[in-house]
Amino acid sequence: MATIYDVARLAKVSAKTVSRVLNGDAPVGRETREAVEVAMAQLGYVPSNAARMMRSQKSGLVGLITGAISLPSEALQPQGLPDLFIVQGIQRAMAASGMTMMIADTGGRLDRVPHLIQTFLRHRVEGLIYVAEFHQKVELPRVPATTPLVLANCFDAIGTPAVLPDDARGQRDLVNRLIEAGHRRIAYLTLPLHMVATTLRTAGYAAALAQAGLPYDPALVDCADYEGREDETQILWDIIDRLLRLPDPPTVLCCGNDKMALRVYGILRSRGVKVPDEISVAGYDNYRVIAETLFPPLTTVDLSYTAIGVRAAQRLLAMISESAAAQSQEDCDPMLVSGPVYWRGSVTERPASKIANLKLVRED
Amino acid sequence: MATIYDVARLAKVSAKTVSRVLNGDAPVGRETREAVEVAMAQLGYVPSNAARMMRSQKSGLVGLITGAISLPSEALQPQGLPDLFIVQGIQRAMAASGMTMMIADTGGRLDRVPHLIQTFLRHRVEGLIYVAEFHQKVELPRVPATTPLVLANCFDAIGTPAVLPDDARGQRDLVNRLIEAGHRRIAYLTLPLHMVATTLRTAGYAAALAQAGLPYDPALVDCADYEGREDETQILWDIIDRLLRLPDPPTVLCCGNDKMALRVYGILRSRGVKVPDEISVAGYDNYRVIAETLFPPLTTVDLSYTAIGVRAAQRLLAMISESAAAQSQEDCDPMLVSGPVYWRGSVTERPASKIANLKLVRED
DNA sequence: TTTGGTTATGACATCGGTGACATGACATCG
DNA sequence: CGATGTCATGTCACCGATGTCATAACCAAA
Repeated sequence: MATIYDVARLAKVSAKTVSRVLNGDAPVGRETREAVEVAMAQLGYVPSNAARMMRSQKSGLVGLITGAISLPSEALQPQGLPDLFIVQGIQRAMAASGMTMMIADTGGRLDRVPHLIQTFLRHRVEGLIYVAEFHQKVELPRVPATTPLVLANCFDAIGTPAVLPDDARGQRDLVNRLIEAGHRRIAYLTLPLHMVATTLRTAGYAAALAQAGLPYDPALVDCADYEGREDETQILWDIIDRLLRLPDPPTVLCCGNDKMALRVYGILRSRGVKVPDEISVAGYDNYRVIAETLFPPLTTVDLSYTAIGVRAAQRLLAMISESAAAQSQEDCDPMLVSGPVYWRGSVTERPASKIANLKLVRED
Repeated sequence: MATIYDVARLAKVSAKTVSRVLNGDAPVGRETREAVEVAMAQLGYVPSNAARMMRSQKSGLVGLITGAISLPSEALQPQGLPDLFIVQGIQRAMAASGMTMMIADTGGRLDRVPHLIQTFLRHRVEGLIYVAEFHQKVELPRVPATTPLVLANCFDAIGTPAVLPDDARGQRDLVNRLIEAGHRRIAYLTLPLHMVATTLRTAGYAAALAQAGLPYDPALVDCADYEGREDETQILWDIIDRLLRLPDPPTVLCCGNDKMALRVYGILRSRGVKVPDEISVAGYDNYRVIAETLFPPLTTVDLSYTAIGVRAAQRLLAMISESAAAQSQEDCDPMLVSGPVYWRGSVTERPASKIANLKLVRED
């Protein structure tokens, strides 16, 4: 591959002059510049980043670590493919800033993370982002303080800057909207209880009820996702059966995610219960392949993973550029990202039960 | 950041000796080695890839270009998120070989590809992979012959090495299996006609029928996906309506992909047609979030995008290592990858119509 | 005319590693 | 016992850019 010296020789100038043409950091005579440009084109010259980097000590690289890429949609992925969307957002923001992204994945093995970080450091990345596949607490090996790190979709105990989905607010917004639409008996089928998202969303659900002065009825809340188990559909079936037999049954089923809602559709229809005429269904994630394709389309909360990625990237870029200045205090607060409620046909504005507040009915 | 000289000074040896400890490419005395290791640990030394690369001329990098990351699941993505799975496969294979992957995406704009390639060349990537979001023909700018290029999920006019899904075979295998299960009237709802996959799969469908001596009935084949249009569901509804009213209606609906199958489920159930008791449904892609979650679970063909990625990566690695040797001729044939048929509950083995060949019935 | 400033260009050192080669101390072999 | 080989280590140049400084030509101001 041609070097800057080859170009210099062909253009009959010094290497330094070629460098000046490349970077435009000092005046170069018209004719000289043209001669250099011709020579570069003729040789197909591409400058070497490695060489440039040695002098300038700037790599223009950021490293991204994730399980997103290599962890297939196997078992442990209750929420679909969120991390891929986050990666997408990060990539978009990074590309816009001129950084090149290096990606590595853990292959599901967290013990490989130190090695991956090491690889990135060898390339002198200017920053690192770690993306988790679902909202969780993580524990990463220490990275040198000179290399900024941002966590996306996860957080740690030592206050590393993080960008997280605002699960509490998302669920609260959704339930608020359901209440506005006249629903009073709102069931909530949660994701596994150990998940951070479940805790937060359940809090959001409760907050919305409280705010509207509605009682929190434990009979309406149940965990409907036990990951590994084979009889998932059966569990869900039983829960729905129980809910429908309640003396005062729910008018809407809030599902832990869109995937669960998809299951619920199947079960309800097998039982001959019409959505949304007889019961409404809502999801979470705005997993569009499901939410928009279902019939009727699913009301859900947009988790805007892409936005999480964009924010994480922006935060990292900010840290890189102000690396000299001391990190401001707020840098240690996790940044919360929330998305809008998507109101679609799966929830009726006129719940099929005795509604106290009649004026809420018949709004559309 | 500490350099090899810092380590050398601290360990009281020459830089070259430190280099030897790092690479293990020449014998080093026990005590010396230990002293060096202590010094490295003490300084938190991380060797610079840029410097190493300058001498060795090996970057250990491969570049990946795709629209996968930044192109959201917006409109133009008829098949879900295949490219992300391909990327996943590539990453897995690359990581196993010790290569570091750089990712860049087109942001949907093909005109950015030359610039991205340029960026990669500056980093002296040892190979490039281009991943398309669906099986298609592409036209890429020329890359220097010294940098091998592999196309994944796409092909070009000049015979660049490619890895493609074997659409014809996948559809043929599925239809074969349906015929084995006793189905004789097999409807096929295709993806948009301009897609490569549609042409190939329709050929596969026809081939399976021909092989079984069944007639190809044009009334059973229809394009059911007109992308941009708003009334997608309506179109699908009308087609299904027409099919069900045929004097000799189909016993199974083969859908262009799992997403379409999801729609079909909704429509059939709205019409009170039971799946699979009254009509069977099959998809394509094995898009697990849909196929496994639907009720009943969907029979479909695994497109094994991950395998396409793995193969593409392996092919590239082979090209990199044998770069000296002339490329063998077969390198110019696209490599076809196919996945198995996943037989699930959405297709009955005992189609609800007059079946000629009774011995095929009641096999399970 | 001398001084000072701008433009255009080159010489050379340098970034942080590694390859080529040299050296000295021992061990082995014929 | 000298020739040869292996081990352990060091010296020095070099990879391909760019930063620093020098130089030469030219023009304007003093």
